[in-house]
Amino acid sequence: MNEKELRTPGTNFIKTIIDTHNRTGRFDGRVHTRFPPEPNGHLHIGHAKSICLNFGIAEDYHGLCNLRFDDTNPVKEEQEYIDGIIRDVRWLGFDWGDRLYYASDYFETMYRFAVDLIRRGNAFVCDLTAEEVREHRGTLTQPGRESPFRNRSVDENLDLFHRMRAGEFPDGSRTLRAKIDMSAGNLNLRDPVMYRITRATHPRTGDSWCIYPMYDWAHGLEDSIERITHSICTLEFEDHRPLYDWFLDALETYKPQQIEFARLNVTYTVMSKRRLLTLVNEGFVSGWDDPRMPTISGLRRRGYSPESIRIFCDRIGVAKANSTVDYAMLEHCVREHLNLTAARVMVVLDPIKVILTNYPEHQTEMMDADNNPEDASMGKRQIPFSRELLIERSDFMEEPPKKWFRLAPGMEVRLKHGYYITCTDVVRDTAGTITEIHCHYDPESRGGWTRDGRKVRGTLHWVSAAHAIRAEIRLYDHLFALDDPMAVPEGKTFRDFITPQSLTVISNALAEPCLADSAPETRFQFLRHGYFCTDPDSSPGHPVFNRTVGLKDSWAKIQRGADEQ
RNA sequence: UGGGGCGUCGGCAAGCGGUAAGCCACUGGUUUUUGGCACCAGCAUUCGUAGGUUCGAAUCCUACCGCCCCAGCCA
Repeated sequence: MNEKELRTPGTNFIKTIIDTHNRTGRFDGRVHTRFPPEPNGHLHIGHAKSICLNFGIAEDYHGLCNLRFDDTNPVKEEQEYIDGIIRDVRWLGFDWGDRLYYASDYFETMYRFAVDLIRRGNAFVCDLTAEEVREHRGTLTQPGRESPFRNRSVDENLDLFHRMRAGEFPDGSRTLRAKIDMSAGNLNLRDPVMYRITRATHPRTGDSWCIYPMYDWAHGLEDSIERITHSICTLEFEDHRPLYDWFLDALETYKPQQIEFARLNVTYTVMSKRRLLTLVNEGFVSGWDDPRMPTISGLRRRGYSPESIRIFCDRIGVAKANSTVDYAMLEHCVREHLNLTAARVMVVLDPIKVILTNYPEHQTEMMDADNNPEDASMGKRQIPFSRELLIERSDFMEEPPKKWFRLAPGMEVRLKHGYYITCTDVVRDTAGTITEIHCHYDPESRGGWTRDGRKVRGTLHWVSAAHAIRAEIRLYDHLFALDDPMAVPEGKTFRDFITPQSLTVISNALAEPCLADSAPETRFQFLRHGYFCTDPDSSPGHPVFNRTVGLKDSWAKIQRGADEQ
């Protein structure tokens, strides 16, 4: 089964709208979308939803999707973010051809459109301060008052706007505003600001501009210039659609259809760029790519595959109702993809020694092992087997509970790809702690099976003591203890609910030799543990692995049930 | 109190007047050299509430109720 079969796109209200447009010929059958990030932070799983939606729809309808930076506010935007966003979208697997655009490339065009709007009598230069503009805006229930500068002549507006651009006025001293309706119930229509004066160095245009366009003015023009057909954005812009339409209608220019959908929320995490920045700046995580972050770079470092994220975005659907997706859904999608693609390997996290008393000393056998039982094409590897082995401490119990089929005194288990072994004895230190488990192995069970077809319920993973390599393993848990970190009690902040044990480091796990020098971002299944991914912190002789997600564990479930009784 | 939206299973989400898809989670069971995977079965007589229209309503109408967004020279 490949990704195509795993993906189950389904329909949604946006496709329904597009189908209608295609039927009526609104855009001559064209479908052209865009993903328009502002480079003021790194992309997260919520953006992935939008990316998959926009690029996915373009693909479904044999259309196009542009990557466009909405870089209209230089005080918050940085080249570092531009580079990171390009890297992340590409990593997710999307291709924008040669259509990488920047709103800043349209600044001159936008300026000319603004002059046009002034000439049409639909915009004016306003000398009110920011605070005065706010006072004039009115409130949710009371209409606003018109600016005293609202009725300047076209010529005066043209002159003033030109001088705004020329840098004759100080920052914040004047704005260009659209002349719409100060009594509109929709606040966005109360003579919105189109340009502000801000002397800030822009990552791309440098200091060549001191006036910058506002979102509402700029965004529709960007879409219009690129001949976008469907401008897909999140719900909070629903109130802005009348303004989006107003500007393009007033200019009598090409107008796309804006469509709004609900942004993604996932349990146990935060999704706003502001809060993610807080986590980074206040040192709660190591950076934007900390494996606990819901950022694309964090998920990547954690071991999520691009395919798994795309599958997730298909599964959650698209609608207009605010909703929060269960983190378990994301986990399910990675497991599903990694089960098919990740090589199996054996690693013992908490080792205890096993000695096979009837196995020849100084002998080493190489055992055949499937790399992936789901995919024979991934081949086999050889694992060294010898007299002294390490198994998981938790796989042995002196007095096992019912239904236990791991190792215990007198019990026979299978060592995966190895032999059947039976526990005969244990060795303790002076404190009474078990230090060694003595076992007999059955020479007839080489490879992990016998001719007599005897049933052995338990299968354990192991490594050979003489051949194992040390590895650092990083286990992660939810960053937040609350499924909704935003729903905090009065007087608390989301900071108060950060889980202290969200990162557990195991510095002396023992792994089979093939893991010695795996490249960063290689994904594995550590048998019976979960999916892990090589971290970039790895160095020769010191491999580091991040746990992406654990395997489902029905034994843990049974134990939980027993505890409750 | 103005404007704009949204309410279908524990969580997502189809459905668009013909009698409630699917996924996650959960619960049983089969299978198994991963207590994984896979497979089978169960899981909304009911669609925010109340009326109405209709042979027939989650879908149409009316009125309520609840939740979200908007008063940046942010996007």
